[in-house]
Amino acid sequence: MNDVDNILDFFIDNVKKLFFPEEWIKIDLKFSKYELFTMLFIDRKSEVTMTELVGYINCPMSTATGIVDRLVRNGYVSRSRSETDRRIVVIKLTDAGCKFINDLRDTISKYLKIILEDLTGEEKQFLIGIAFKIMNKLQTDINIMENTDEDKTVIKKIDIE
Amino acid sequence: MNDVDNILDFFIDNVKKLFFPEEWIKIDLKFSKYELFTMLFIDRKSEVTMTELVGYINCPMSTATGIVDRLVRNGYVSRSRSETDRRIVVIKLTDAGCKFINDLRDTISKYLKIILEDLTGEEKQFLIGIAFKIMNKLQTDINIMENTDEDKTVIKKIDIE
DNA sequence: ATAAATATTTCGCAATGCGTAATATTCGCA
DNA sequence: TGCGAATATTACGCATTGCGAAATATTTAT
Repeated sequence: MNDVDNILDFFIDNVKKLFFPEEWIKIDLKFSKYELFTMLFIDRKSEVTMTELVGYINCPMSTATGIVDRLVRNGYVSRSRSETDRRIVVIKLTDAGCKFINDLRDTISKYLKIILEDLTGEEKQFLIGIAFKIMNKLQTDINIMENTDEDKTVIKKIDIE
Repeated sequence: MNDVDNILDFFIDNVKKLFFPEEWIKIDLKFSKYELFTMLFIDRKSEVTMTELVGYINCPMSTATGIVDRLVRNGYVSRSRSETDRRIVVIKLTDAGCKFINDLRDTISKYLKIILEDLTGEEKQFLIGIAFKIMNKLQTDINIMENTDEDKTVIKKIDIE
């Protein structure tokens, strides 16, 4: 109970670092979160259809079109029609897109190394063990929660004028 | 080296959960990141000036005005002039604002409990120890890096038309 | 051959973030 | 005390992003 509160406070105090990385990492991100995760997804899959993209970033198709429009316009993503089915658009990372993702990975990796350099090999293994344990937990119990029609915390903007 | 890559992949695979919480948490967030961190900041400090807010979320003052405008309009934040110095605007959370933050903390806490319930006491202590170790690390080594005029990863949108 | 289904784009709009200019108040100095 | 400089914040105009509805092109089913 008290441990959870401590961890919650720590989480809230530090999660800001993820949302505002420019404040502590030497990195200048000019992409929206949708654009960023789009490129990460393409990097992982190599070739992605718009429908797959929508399934991954979970936004309307028209939004996905806008996202890809911008990435194509700025040279990070290329777009072509599938020859198998001409309704399907295939999107890939350009050289510039690959470079951006590689640079991003290098930058994050650099900071991870600094963070981890004082840990012993045993501590690292332990940490990875905990990480995978948590990841498995996320895969299973959260899905169970989603399948029960539980009380839903709904926060909506209330226009008072 | 190989450990860092494993952790990097794990990080990239899972960081999406933070940026798209609605996909796995029963929570409907209608606030921009600036609005959210504004409320978290006010919650921690109770009373905040606009200048303090700008210092925390690190955005232009005009942007801060817009953010507070919206939060005030929607009833989560109140705004008043300091009697000591009438240039100064004091912003506080309303009852609705406090309720939102408390509900948010409860929700995150609920998920943290699920995530942590399978961890042994030793693992929890280790995780907390690592967390504080990392936090100290971030305070010191990152600051050292910032003070050296190192190679800066600058990613900018390139308009190709 | 045609209607239905599928994949994606276009269009119009609201909301958000930001640079510049403006406004109100306080401070410093002659 | 008065006035210019400094401070704190808002107003204004604009570019960008996300999204719902409609439109377009292609494929599938009958």
